[in-house]
Parts: sequence; C-alpha cells; structure tokens
Amino acid sequence: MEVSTQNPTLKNGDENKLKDRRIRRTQQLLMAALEELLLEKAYTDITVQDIIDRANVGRSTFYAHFLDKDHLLKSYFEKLRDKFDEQFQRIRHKNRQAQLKGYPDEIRVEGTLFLFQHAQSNHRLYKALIGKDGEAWVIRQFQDSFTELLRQHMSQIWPGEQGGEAPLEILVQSMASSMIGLLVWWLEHDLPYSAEQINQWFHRLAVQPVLGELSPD
Amino acid sequence: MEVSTQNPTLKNGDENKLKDRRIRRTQQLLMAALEELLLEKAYTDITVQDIIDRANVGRSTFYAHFLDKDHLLKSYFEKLRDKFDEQFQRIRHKNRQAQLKGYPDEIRVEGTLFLFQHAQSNHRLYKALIGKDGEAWVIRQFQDSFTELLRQHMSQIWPGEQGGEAPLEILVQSMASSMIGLLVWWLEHDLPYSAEQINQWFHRLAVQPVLGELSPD
DNA sequence: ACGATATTGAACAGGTTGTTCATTATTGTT
DNA sequence: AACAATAATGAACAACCTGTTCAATATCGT
Repeated sequence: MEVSTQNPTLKNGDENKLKDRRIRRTQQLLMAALEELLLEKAYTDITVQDIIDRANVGRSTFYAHFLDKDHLLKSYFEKLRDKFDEQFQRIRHKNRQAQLKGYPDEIRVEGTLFLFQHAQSNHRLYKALIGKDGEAWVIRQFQDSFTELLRQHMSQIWPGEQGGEAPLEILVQSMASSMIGLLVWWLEHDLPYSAEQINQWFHRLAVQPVLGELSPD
Repeated sequence: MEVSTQNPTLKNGDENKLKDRRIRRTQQLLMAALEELLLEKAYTDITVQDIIDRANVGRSTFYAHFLDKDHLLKSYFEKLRDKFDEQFQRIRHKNRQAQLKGYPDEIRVEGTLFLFQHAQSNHRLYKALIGKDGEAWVIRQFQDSFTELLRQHMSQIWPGEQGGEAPLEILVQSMASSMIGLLVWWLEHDLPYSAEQINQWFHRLAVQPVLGELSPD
C-alpha cells in the first residue's frame, strides 16, 4: 500500500483533490475521534490505539493516512485554523462595509475581540490545545499564526524604525505574546471576565501604547 | 529498596539533609548527563537509557532517585532556578546599596536586564529548555517563576483597581508573557541584539505604558 | 571494623509504535 | 451491472522504551 496512492494531500506533496469517498470518511473519523479524546484527556495520554478504537478504523489504515499521532493533530489543527480564517475574513469584510456605510463602532468587531470570542465559544477545545496540557509545538504554531496576522496588519500602519524605536518584529512579538498569554490565562481560569473586557485590557496594555491615537483594526 | 530510604528530598516530602555522599554523587551525575544531552538533542528524543549511559549509573539506581525522566528534568530545572534566584538577590542587594549611596544609574542593573543577560550567558541551555523544542510544562514553569517575581514587585507599587483599570493579575500576565515572548524570540534568532537593547524595548512596550513615570526596579 | 544503606546488572512484563501482507470491501467508471 | 482500481482490514511482527524486582556487591557514616 503506497503512500502516494491513498493520500497525496496529507502524507505527500500538494496535489489535493479529495478523490475517494473512503479517504474522506476515514480522515474525518480519525479527526473526530481525536477531537473527542482531546476533550477527555491530555494529548500525551492519547495513544494511536485510542484513536483508531474510537474511530473504528484499522491500525494499518491510520498509518496509511498519517505519519504518526502528531501528524494527525497537525492536520486537525490546520483544518481548525482554516475554518477560523474563513470566518475571520467574513468579519473583516462586514466591518469594511459597515465602515464605508458609516455605521457606529459598536457594530464592528475588532480582530482580537473575534479571537477572544472564538476561544470563548470553543473554550474546551482551546484549553486542550493551548492550555496547560497543550503540546509546545501546537501552542507555538497557534502563536505563529496569530503573529503572522498581526505582522501583516502592523506592517501597513507602522512607520518603520526611526530613532530608538523598536523594529516591527519586536513589536509584533511582544503584542502577540501578550495576547496569547492573556488568552491562556483567561482560559485556564475558566473565563472570569467577558471577552470584551479582556480584549479591552489587552488593547490598553499592549496595543494603545504602540499605536497611540491610531484606530484599531 | 524503599523510596524514603534513599532520597527523601526528591521522591518524597521535604526532610532535606543531603546525607550520603553516594546519593549526591549519583544525582549530580544524572543531572550533569541530562544537561549534556539537552545541549545535544531535543528532550523528547532523550531516553532514560541515554541518561544512565552518559552518567554511568545503573537503571535501577535512576528509578531509586527519580520517578521518571520528567521528574529528573523538574529537579534539574529547580536547581537552576534556585541558583538564579540566589544571584538575583545579590544583584538586588547591590542595587539597593548603590541607590542609597547615590551612585549613577549605569551601575544599577534592573531585574529584567539581569534575566536577559543570564539568558545570553546560558543561551544554549535556555534554548534547549524554553526554545522551540522545549517542553510546554517547563516553559510554563519558567514563565510562572518570572510572573511570581513580577507579581510581588508590582503589588507594592500598583495602586490597585480603580475605574476601568485592569486588575493586577491581568497586568502581570500581560507583562510576563511579553517578556518571555521576546526572550524566546531573541534566543531562537540567536541573539540579534544586545541584552540591553532588548530589555529597553521590552520596557518601552510593556512596562512604561503601565508604570508611567514610576522608575523601574 | 561493622552495620546500614546505596549501587549494580540482569531479567522481566507490559505497553506502544510503525510495518507488512494476504484477504476483503468499497469505490468510480463504463 | 460489471469491472478494475484502490482503500480498509486485522492479525502478526520486531523494535523499542518503560518501570520493577532481586540477589549480589560496593560504599558509606560512625
């Protein structure tokens, strides 16, 4: 059973076509099983055996699709992130329209607020993925994704280095770390404040000092 | 071979007395071996076998002292942190004296600067412990230690919640996250700036916005 | 020198991983 | 409906790692 035969997308290059229904079914079952297990126990304690038992999938089938447990989690995480990005782009589009039409600010949703809200809606999963039992590389990947969004946004409005100003990258790293740090703390303490409240504090502490009078989003 | 017999400090309660020379020797060998290995490969890839081979210690001896690999790393980390704390307290004491005698500011070393400098001196070890291959729980323990220092410091000078001000804990979490984030980025990029420079940016981005006109340390 | 205690090393069971392969089931396509 | 292609199965397997046990030995503190 060749690797390239069954799943070029995940184990190989990038020729993505979602051919066979069996392939989609198997991968969906495996990811669903992983998600279930993530809500039950720490990722470290989940074995491949657990996953294939839950998914009702043969052992050899698992390895025909994924290199190992980490590979499955990585694919799963990327799927989640893609969904998030899609939703996020929709929000941004709505915001732009609202801005053009001159709607009041309350209707608009800032990017960071959306992230806090999304984490609130899926807090059990967020906790499992980036909480205290989360894998370091997943947390880093999460932070990197957010950092990238921030970098793109800031590069447009940041005047660049001048005098003793910090380089863009320093700025972005600091802001992103603060954001993730607050987010994890918030999740680990079971959301003691509203998403709006946390987001507001984040902006006061990490965003406004940098942007000054510039408006967010 | 009872657990309590050989090492009450590490496997049991807190009756610490460093009795037998053999015990100190073994634990020292194991920690030294772990340190060596940490500089060679990722912690995940290090096996108990690797450690005892490097340390020239029997397998059963290892388990007479530590519950598992994680327990050894935890003990090792705590030893490092204790050393750091000791040095740090010395610096703070010097600073206080310099302040009383009215020495110029250049002689004083802020707490965060000392951390950046310490990381610079031991950057290979820092990278192994909190870098991209670091274990999540170690990174968290590191951050928690720093957060605790910050919390103690801030609780003395922070006026407390008033109006829409963020609670002390939010503030501390944000600052600590920013600090660790910058530190890790700095380490992972092989120290592209001086410790003083990074520390200065950290203060501008995360400390000054909070403290305002208050003087550091 | 002596009793107490730590170390040794081999052996062991139990668990997990990733692979193999012949057989069976399902798919997409005429 | 029939066909060839291909995915899934499940059992078996070697390899590895973990943590434990125990009798023999070495080293310690006093």
